[in-house]
Amino acid sequence: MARTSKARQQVLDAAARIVRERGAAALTFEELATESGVTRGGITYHFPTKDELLRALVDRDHGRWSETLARHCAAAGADPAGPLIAYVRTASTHDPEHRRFVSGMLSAVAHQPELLDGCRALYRAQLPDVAGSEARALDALAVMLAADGLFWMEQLGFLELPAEVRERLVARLESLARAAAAPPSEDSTD
Amino acid sequence: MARTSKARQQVLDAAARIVRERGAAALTFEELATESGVTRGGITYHFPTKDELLRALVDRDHGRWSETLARHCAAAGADPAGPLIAYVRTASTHDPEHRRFVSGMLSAVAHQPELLDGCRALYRAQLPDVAGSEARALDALAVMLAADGLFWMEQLGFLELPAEVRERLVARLESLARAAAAPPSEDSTD
DNA sequence: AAATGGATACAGAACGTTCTGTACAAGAAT
DNA sequence: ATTCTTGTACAGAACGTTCTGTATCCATTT
Repeated sequence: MARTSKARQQVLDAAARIVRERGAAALTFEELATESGVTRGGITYHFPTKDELLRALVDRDHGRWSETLARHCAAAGADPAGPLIAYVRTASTHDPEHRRFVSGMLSAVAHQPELLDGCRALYRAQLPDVAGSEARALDALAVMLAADGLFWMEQLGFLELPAEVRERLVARLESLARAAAAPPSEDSTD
Repeated sequence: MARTSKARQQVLDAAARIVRERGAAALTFEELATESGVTRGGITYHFPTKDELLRALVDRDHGRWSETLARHCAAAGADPAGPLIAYVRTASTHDPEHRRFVSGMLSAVAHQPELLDGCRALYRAQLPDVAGSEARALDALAVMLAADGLFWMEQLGFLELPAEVRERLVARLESLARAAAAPPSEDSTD
């Protein structure tokens, strides 16, 4: 089963396009055939079952997300708050198309949660160590969650910020990230 | 069309149960018939189309959520950070069943976003005024978003905190909410 | 008061469509 | 010529909707 077949790439590209433009419900084999130019026979040859198609889609996007995060991490250099800021920047990237894709994929694989295990591992690797419940660790976690919340609330159409306000919010989150990563001053609450 | 019919209530209850226990994909008329005890004819009498069923489900839950939020608001009294803390408490309430219901409904109505307009209005009414991009307003928004992020990341299985850490996180969010609502001290960043 | 007509509320079966998975034949490539 | 790839057709199942039938209740009429 050639991993680099041209038809296979076309199918994956078309699948991603369908998901982000028309949602996961529109991702049927027939739509996929007309959209990709590959016939159903070719599609089922490369992806015998729909699960495998979804798996390949998740893997592809997981890989890209991981690369983006790594790029932002590298750009942050040795900044102690680097990883957290990189996460904020990655998650808050204002890309409605990609957001729709992520949201569509999540509802597509809602009944096969194990497909997201790789993504979960990647996410958890970004989490600060909150075992001790130090205030600064909790703040770092809160910043991560705020970035996640921004992503989802915008995706759901619940939040629509003017561009400049949005930029200031992200900047504020980065500032909070830096504060949470600052050298311990031991003046935490309780 | 009686709004208070017994069969109608049974159908709605069964629908909510199905969505939160088995997801939106399991919400079919047949499953609904066996689960509610009302036959398909009775179901289609009260809900001629599936859209209307979903609309009724959203309305019902929207009403309940609104009530919960109002209760938390009332409990917060005249606290200047009251509404924000009430939102944090409402959103961060650890109720996996209701979370699954919300998540399932969102994927069920993914293709009729207008069904959520009521929920959007309710959400936006909770938003702090960020028009001026003051640091404190941005902090208040960040707290809201962190509560939202907590909700979604837990729902997606990406985040699983030990109970005591989770409690401290929520407490920390409330503390940040209070700080964001504190009388202006004009020592903000930039 | 009894009878009647119609609207309301529900039951049960069936239809047409859509989707996934599979089978099989034909063409291209090595 | 054998293997890889694609095209076509179909089976089986599931889903939303529609259709017809039936029982119950209330208002009106006689």
